[in-house]
Amino acid sequence: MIRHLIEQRLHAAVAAVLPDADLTSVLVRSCEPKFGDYQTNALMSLAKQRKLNPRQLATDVMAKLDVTGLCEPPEIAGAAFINFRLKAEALAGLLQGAARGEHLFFRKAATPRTIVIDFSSPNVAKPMHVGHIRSTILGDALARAFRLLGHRVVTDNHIGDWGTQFGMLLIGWKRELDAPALAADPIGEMERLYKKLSAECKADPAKLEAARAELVKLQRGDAENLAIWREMQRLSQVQFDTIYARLGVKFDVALGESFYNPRLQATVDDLVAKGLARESEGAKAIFSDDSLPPKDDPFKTQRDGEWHANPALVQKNDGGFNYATTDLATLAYRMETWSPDEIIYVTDGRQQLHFRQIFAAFRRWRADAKVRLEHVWFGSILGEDGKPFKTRSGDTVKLADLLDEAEERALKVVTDKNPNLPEGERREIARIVGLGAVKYADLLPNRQTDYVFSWDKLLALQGNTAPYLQYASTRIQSIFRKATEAGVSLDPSAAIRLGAPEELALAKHLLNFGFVLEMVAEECRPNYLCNYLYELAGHFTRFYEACPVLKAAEPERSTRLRLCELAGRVLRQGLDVLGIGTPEQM
RNA sequence: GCGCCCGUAGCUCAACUGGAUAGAGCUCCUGACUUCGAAUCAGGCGGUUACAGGUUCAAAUCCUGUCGGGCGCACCA
Repeated sequence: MIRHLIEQRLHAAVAAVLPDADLTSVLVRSCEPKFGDYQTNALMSLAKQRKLNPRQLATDVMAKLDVTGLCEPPEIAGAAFINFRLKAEALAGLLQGAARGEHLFFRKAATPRTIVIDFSSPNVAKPMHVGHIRSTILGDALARAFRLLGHRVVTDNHIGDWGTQFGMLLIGWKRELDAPALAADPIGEMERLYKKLSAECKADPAKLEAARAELVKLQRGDAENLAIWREMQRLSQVQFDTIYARLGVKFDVALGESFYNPRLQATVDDLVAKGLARESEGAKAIFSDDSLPPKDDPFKTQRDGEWHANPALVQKNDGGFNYATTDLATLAYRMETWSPDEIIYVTDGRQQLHFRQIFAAFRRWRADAKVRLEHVWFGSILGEDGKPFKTRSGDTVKLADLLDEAEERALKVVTDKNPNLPEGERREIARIVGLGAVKYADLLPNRQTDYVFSWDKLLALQGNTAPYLQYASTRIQSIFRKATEAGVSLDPSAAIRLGAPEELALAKHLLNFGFVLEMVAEECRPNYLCNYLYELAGHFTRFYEACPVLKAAEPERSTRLRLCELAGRVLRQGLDVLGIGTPEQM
């Protein structure tokens, strides 16, 4: 907020000196405290483009620069930095505005966008496992961030409820279903059937053919197969609902792959009619239109020094459809239904080529669509040995087990630290802390790095972790409990006078909340928010160690109570964006 | 073979349009609880940002090449 104000004043000054300058690259950023609170380095590149003396340009801009009311007189430093130091009254004024409930250091987007977010996408008849947590948690955090900033968000769970695996599952269900096992553990039994039949089909072509036949029957609407398929869906949905309820993740819609099944033939027909797709080796595929240089063309690949076609298949030679078809039909449906400004796909990085092809194909298919398509990808999940987790035949860690263990471990710590709390409360705290630890560990690293799965790391409760942030929050709550006991209350009109360096550092950090939220939304990287909140908790804790609150005399006490209250609100709001709760005590 | 991504402290990771002396956590060492919650704080150890060139006032960041690793590349999703 204040950053935007300084930026506006800077833009006015730069425009006065260089009327034709591109102001979009004239930015203000925060900087090291020894230089000030904010700085701009834009004048150096501007001077370079125009072959001006940078220091002279800075001097000229300074002459036109009016930051009265916001900052102390700015300084030129280094090659041609301009350093800004906030005026104490401006800082106090912002805190007072927040105290009156006018803002919480961020502002809503000036032009709200409609954003569809496609994430999680588990498969029917399979257990949700660690492979689903990144997409689910990342997608949910992004949805929350966009919503907080005032955008219209549609979260859509594109469930894997259609496809070749059902041929095998149907055979298994008909021939080898263990009904008591299904009743006791539906997902486990369906998984057993899938694994068994998958292995058998690999070894026996006749069985594979039988599976295909069952699939074709299903796709043609065979009543028995449809009924079984619906039962598998229903049983899976129970599992999804349970997991999402535990995670606190909600979807606006859950239109699985099967929803688009009736549209696939028309999609392919239209692609063929428009000349995007054509027959090739018995299949139908989308080829390059040669509009891009081969290097950037997702429909080309190089072999032995020559460029070859790398088409996207939309119909198999047996007439079946595949995921490119479904994704294009889905894209068309989403455009018709929500007219979004942006569609975000949260999947792992192995699908990069696929989405490049889908996006490129869609651009040609619907040339007038103004939608921004974004593949927000993340790294693979690795075992502790650094090798990828097996998804088909090897053992995977089930998400439900992971959450159970997180809560158990958290309960041990809570019981250790706070044995006097009733068990029910300890369990509720352990639920919030354990779940928060899992989510935070997942959101903290840059999403594009590979994810090394480790119980100890996921559930560590020390250092840069959710429990550290939650602990800071409970200390703040504790102050207010004590304040209430002592009959001290927060006066919204009390003056704010910041003096101690710890008070100033904390107060100034609060101002950056909005900028960080905007960065998270712009780059779809919640780890920026994790780091911001970790720093916030650090600033608060240092303030807490150095500055007594309740024992201080006025006016310090009011100022410090206010700082506690605002820090607590930003901390809780930030954690809420990450989908992480904050207990009163822990 | 081609493409995408990655290589930063012993380990796991940060580093905001290229910005000023590359920062945290874990580990190890030293201190701080009769004072608002020590799941904490203060301090210390630890770096040729894989390597070699280039671009410029300025490079972990951009360009070229080399080495090393992960992933993808026609009917699975």
